[in-house]
Amino acid sequence: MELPDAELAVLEALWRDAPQSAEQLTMALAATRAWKLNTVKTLLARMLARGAVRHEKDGRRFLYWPVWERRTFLTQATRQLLDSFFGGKVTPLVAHLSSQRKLSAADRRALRELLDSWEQR
Amino acid sequence: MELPDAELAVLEALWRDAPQSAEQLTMALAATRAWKLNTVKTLLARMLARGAVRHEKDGRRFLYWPVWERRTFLTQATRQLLDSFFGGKVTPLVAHLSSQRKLSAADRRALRELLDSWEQR
DNA sequence: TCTTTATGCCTACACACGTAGTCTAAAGAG
DNA sequence: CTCTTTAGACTACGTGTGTAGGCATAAAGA
Repeated sequence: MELPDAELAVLEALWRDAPQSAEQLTMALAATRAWKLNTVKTLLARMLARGAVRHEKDGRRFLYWPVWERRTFLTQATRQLLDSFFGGKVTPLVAHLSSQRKLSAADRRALRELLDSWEQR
Repeated sequence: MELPDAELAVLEALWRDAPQSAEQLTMALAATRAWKLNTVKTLLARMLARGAVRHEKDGRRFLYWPVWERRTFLTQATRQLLDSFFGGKVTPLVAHLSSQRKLSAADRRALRELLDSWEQR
């Protein structure tokens, strides 16, 4: 469950909207990645080989769906961050965020609410 | 400020303990990466070229120090995770952690204390 | 039915990375 | 002073990745 950067960008576009054709994907990605249509097709072919996406024929072309799920990547990336930089513990991560002033008052309120809801369970 | 995986492993070893010689690093990394001494030397040479580490002659050999700091990587990695998966907001990240049952009672208590200390400021 | 166009498939290619061997020079041993 | 060892420098090479061009084929238009 590992994907090079370029392919991940394509998968993310599919998470945002699926299915899409190679051409639609090229346009959807144009803002961040100025890729030729052929480039996107190559990436899609590699992703098919990995099983990261699937496709179905739609007339003359293919439509692509994500297979690998966003949630899986999210979980994996979060765990990796925790393990490599925070000794696998959540509190140091949150402490770091606070020291970077990444926490707004709204964030703090939302966090309190989350904490309250867990206590109740 | 980007580093391939293998080089990052070397830098992490230097964060744990510096300075170290190429040979010491090879041994320190042996548990996780069974690299030959020459491999570690190649990695160190590339890291010197990037400016990620520096070295000083110690008799016949070199001792290596980290230049790029752990804190920088930590901040960068955290921001990247937040931006790519949680819309840049902290609360959804914490919500995800809780849904994964990654939060112990101790974590929750520590979080509450952090929140309290911020409110006071 | 013949030609044009669009779509997929295959091929290419430079550069980065992981992994290491060989060559060279300097330090220490005799 | 010569020989041996050891540490560094240079070279190498297969594979993965980013990026795309060219060829073949099927659909659409004339």
